[in-house]
Amino acid sequence: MRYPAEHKEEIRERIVHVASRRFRRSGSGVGIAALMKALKLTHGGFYRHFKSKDDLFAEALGKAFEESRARMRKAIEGAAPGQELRAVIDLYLGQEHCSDPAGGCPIAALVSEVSRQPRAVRMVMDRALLQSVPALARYMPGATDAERRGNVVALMSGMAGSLAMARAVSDEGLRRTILRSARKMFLEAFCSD
Amino acid sequence: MRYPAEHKEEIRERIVHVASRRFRRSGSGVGIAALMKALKLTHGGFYRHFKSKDDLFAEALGKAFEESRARMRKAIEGAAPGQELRAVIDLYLGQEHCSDPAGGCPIAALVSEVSRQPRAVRMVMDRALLQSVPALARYMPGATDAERRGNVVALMSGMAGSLAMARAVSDEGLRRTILRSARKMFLEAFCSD
DNA sequence: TGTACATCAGTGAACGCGCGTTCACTGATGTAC
DNA sequence: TGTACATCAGTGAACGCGCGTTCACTGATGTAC
Repeated sequence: MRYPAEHKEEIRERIVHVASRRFRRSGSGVGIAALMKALKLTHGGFYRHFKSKDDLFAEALGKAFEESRARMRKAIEGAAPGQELRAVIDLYLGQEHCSDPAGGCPIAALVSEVSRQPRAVRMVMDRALLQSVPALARYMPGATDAERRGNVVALMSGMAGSLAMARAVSDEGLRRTILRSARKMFLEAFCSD
Repeated sequence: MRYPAEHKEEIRERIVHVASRRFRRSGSGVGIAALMKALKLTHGGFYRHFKSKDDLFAEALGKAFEESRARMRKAIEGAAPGQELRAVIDLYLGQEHCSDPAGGCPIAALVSEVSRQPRAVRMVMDRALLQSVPALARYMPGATDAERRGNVVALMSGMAGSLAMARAVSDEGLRRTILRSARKMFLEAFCSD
């Protein structure tokens, strides 16, 4: 059957959206069939939209980074002047983010898997990092721009590690300790003196 | 055929050793057959040693943490007095560690996968963290013991995130920037003032 | 305006493949007599 | 000392299963005449 004009693009976007959430929640092992079923479609049609699963993974990862940047931007905009970095850190290392991998930062959800993905996927990481850094750098302490950017890189990758570790651990108390400790450290490093 | 007395224990240890390296290198998707083949055995025999693959994964993860702690201990022993924490940070965020996931820290290699593993596996993370923290806490600045321990937790999970991110990225220059920035940040946070 | 045909998103069977796990079997050695 | 039997680490075929991908097909709509 034939479909309305923008139908294809809309379906494609819905696949990327669902994939971006599922990959973050369950890892890159999520199957095409399960993904398409979530949209009430069958697996065969997938290849009308994407060349391969790797292609979708790369695109879904990019989409997750976009969302992540938007969330960060919103936190910055909602923060009192001078408190922008604190707002980002609090949001990133908060309970809510910790218990929502599917809707959260793709670094925390997928870092250690991405290093085993094909180059095209890993290049999405490069691009995302280079795009996210400047947005935060202006709120970062540091004498030179290079120093500020370096600090952002360290903050982002470091927070992602702490969040991922908090999720990996089994004990709820330990999870909270990890989040609290990391939050305290990054705040002291960048938001006090 | 029957085998010498300690044969079984020796084979078991070799399986754990190889598994611990392969899981870190290639993720939890590594297959039993490939693992056994590396020891010139066939997959069927695996179940004389382990109840399931999950069992092996948990044990291999624990083994990797042991090795990791030993490496850290060695770095501390080899450091000039007062420079212990610096030695650990330099070792952890060094090129060598970055390019050797198979022989390196299991947190950096597997964090984001572990959160999707069964509870028994995740409990290994808890135990490993609780065992590793005290060893570093005595070299950590901080007024109280709780504060020092918190700092260690933040340092370990943070460094793991930076190392994993460095590995995930595709560009060699960016990889080095991540390692350098993180190293600088953690040294300033814990080893200068 | 009506008819014939082209388009193409989506279907679902089928492909080859690798996975974790089970199991009947092997056969060298240890033990019992 | 010699013989019969038990043990059990390791073998490899087989199990059911899910995976990514392909492909002949469907059928409602758009286009050409």
